Amino acid sequence: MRKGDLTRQSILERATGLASKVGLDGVTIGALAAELDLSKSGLFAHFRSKEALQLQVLEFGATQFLEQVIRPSLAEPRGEPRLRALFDRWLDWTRSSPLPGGCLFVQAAVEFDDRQGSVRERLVGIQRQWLGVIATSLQKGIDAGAFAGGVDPEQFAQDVYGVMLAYHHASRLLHDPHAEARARRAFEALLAGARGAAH
Amino acid sequence: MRKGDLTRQSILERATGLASKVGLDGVTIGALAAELDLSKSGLFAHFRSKEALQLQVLEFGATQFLEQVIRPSLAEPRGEPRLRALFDRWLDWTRSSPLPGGCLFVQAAVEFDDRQGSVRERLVGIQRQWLGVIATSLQKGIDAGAFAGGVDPEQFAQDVYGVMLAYHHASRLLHDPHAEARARRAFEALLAGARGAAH
DNA sequence: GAATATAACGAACGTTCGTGCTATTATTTG
DNA sequence: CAAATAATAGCACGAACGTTCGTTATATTC
Repeated sequence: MRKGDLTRQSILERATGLASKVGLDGVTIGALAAELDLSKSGLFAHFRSKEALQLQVLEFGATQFLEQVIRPSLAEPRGEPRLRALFDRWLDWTRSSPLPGGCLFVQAAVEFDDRQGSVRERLVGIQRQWLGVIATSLQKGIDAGAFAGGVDPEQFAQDVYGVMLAYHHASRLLHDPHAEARARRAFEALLAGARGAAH
Repeated sequence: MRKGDLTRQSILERATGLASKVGLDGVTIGALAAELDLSKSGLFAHFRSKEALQLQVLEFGATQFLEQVIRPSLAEPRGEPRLRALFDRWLDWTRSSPLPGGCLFVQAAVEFDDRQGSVRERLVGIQRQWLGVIATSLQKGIDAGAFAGGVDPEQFAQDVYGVMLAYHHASRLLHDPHAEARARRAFEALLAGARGAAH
């Protein structure tokens, strides 16, 4: 591995953390260079455009998310354990030290939902995949008989993500100490609903 | 009413819509002035600082929200009708024409959750009040016997807001055509849970 | 209508933004 | 160790940022 790839990696790591706080647009090349004791132009040379930097930040974050949230959860047995793992690990993800501003994708989703371009498109792909993982995890649970047949996986995925977003809001903006406990209760209620034949 | 107050009002109206798209920081004084055929300095003179402009945008939005969402909902009878009104009107709010970028507060919440200062503080106040309205609306329903006694109003408020945020995400970022239908189902499930003695 | 207050303008300030070029170091390769 | 390549620094650019200033035009008040 070349040296350049090494520094590029550390740039992306820092940029990802910064983006979780101030957004992908808020990650300024000058500020990022200053944080890393690099010159603006030296840092810029690694990406050659800000959009490319943003895309690589998204890619870096997606890889981290895959390794920290999705992959270990998919190692859990189907049904409730796997869904619980996804939920727990997502909560941990939003509080992990490389993301001082919470979930990078929550920030980016709000920032880019009214724009066009490759960054938005990549973000949509990432978020669809994430919701897809939740949905198919439930579907596999249904197939295994752990959940009722009438449950809609896409409905469940949107519901679970809502619990996560509400936690993120209550926790990060309002600093509500009960945010996590409520999120867990809400998630348990969703699981209970999927278990029983409700709705 | 002075002429200045009139133009300031139209500035705030435009700024609020713009902020729903690009955030409170994204509302640039130059761009705002260009949209309104005003000079930068002429517009700036109305606020004397960007922070003051942001605060007034928040205030303007809060007033609109009060008039379009909260007040008419509180006119509905207690219990389910009032809660349904809050939910329906919130959905309408995020799609209303003066907010082409969706809910101003959803955008601002993510943008300012890692900052300090008066803008964040005001935003926290607004969001606490909003969750409070949901919670006390449920509480009044409990008092009237429409909902079970064991239901936690704050839990309910966070849950409902989660349904809203998930809708906002699925609808605005993913352009999911089923987002609203799922949000309505989720909301009905929450109501059903509050009716019965569940959790 | 004259006097006064308010509103809007145009130009400029210093800073920071993203992005080029060119030179100079480090690092890898032969 | 020399030659080739890659990585970083330095400097400059045009544009946009928020902000201040002095001045002109427009409303409001008497």
